[in-house]
Amino acid sequence: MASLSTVGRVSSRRHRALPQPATRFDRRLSEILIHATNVFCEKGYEGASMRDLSRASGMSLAGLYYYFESKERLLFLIQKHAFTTIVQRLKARLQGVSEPEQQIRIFVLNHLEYFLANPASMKVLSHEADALKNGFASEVTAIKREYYRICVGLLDDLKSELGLQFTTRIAVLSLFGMMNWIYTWHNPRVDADAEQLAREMSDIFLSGVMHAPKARKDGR
Amino acid sequence: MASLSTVGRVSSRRHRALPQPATRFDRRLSEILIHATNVFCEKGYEGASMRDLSRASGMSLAGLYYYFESKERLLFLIQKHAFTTIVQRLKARLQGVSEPEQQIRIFVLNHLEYFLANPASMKVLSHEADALKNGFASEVTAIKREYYRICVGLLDDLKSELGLQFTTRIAVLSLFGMMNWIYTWHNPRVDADAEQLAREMSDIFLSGVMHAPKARKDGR
DNA sequence: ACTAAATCCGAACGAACGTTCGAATGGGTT
DNA sequence: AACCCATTCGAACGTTCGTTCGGATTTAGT
Repeated sequence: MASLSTVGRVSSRRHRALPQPATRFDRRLSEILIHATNVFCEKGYEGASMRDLSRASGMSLAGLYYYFESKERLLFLIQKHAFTTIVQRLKARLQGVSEPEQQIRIFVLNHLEYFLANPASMKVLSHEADALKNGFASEVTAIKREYYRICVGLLDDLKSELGLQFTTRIAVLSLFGMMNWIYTWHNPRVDADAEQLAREMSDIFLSGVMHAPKARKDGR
Repeated sequence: MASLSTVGRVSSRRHRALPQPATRFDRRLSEILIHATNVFCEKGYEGASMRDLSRASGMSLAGLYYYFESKERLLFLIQKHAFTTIVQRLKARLQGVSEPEQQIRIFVLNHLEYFLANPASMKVLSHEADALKNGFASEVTAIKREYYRICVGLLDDLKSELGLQFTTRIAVLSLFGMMNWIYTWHNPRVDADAEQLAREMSDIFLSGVMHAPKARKDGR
């Protein structure tokens, strides 16, 4: 079984000098992914039926299976694409910034900008985090682990630069909690935009962490 | 239709001077609720079938319906009981404490103690927060709103006492995020207990919030 | 021991589920 | 024209879903 690439056909990828960047297949697939993200967002992964997806994307039930082999793989594609994008953008933005505090602010901003720009995606990522099984789960978990480790790295830098003392794991996971919980409450008509939200959350988190007790000289 | 009390029978509640506090019906129901909480925790509300619940509680499929009229009402009972308990304990613990900082520390500790003592319940509360519809949803929402408003009150007290300047809503919801996200990562064999976790989270949150810029005299 | 109510269950209901299959389209190249 | 291959679909598959019903069984008051 193919582990990543598209399914159901060997794919031609012919000589295209067309305006469109990707193949017709890829474009159609990502249209479906967008509709599916909205449906999963509204009804949850388990609660959404293939017939819901069919209705939302305007394609017949059977037609969908030309683009992916199972409902689970569809969720996998959504999650994988989103996390890959987030990590990729983060790495680009961290280039050339050296101060840990600024780096963490960039981390938060990057996270929140993606989330608020893609609210349906945000909910599917946060809420259906462990809906995948085995093979699908492990591949997404690997990306998430990389993302998590980047944040741990930044915080450890801050910690040693300022000689602070706190449990990195708890601090990082608290920060993720602040950010990922947003999907449960954010209302674009009432709440601030990504930039201000990122500033306020970064302020709370960084002040909190930087006023932790100083470590002693021996590192204890 | 009865909105709260038990279903399917008029209930006798006879003169009991027995060792057991509640009726047989209530005791049996809460056993079922415990098993159901575990199943919902493992498979999610939508993903769990009535047959799963039947298997877990050792009662026949049809027998379950003697105790509640639908799967949704079962989730409702679980959520209502848990939130009621949490709010009730919180109010008792806040009695006689007047300093806002201490009150917030108590809020966090109370929340985390319940969550870590009832991990399955924690996941069902956090993860199935909007699985209920209409009537069921609104009753739970009312309790949650009260709980939320208590926290807003405490934080506003702190804010005016120290003349601080920050968005209460964002601060409170960030705190809830830190606390409620725990269900996704807490491992009792690795992570700290409720008391230490509450201390670390309170430290981060309170330092963060108390180092917000001071408000000007005119309140702006 | 008798009885009535409370408790429980086997069997079935129709509906909805994810997925499959063979045939019908569609457009692009000969 | 004929062909090919990508794309789409109607119809159905077998399974599982939440819920119901009538009757069996257990419990508790007399």
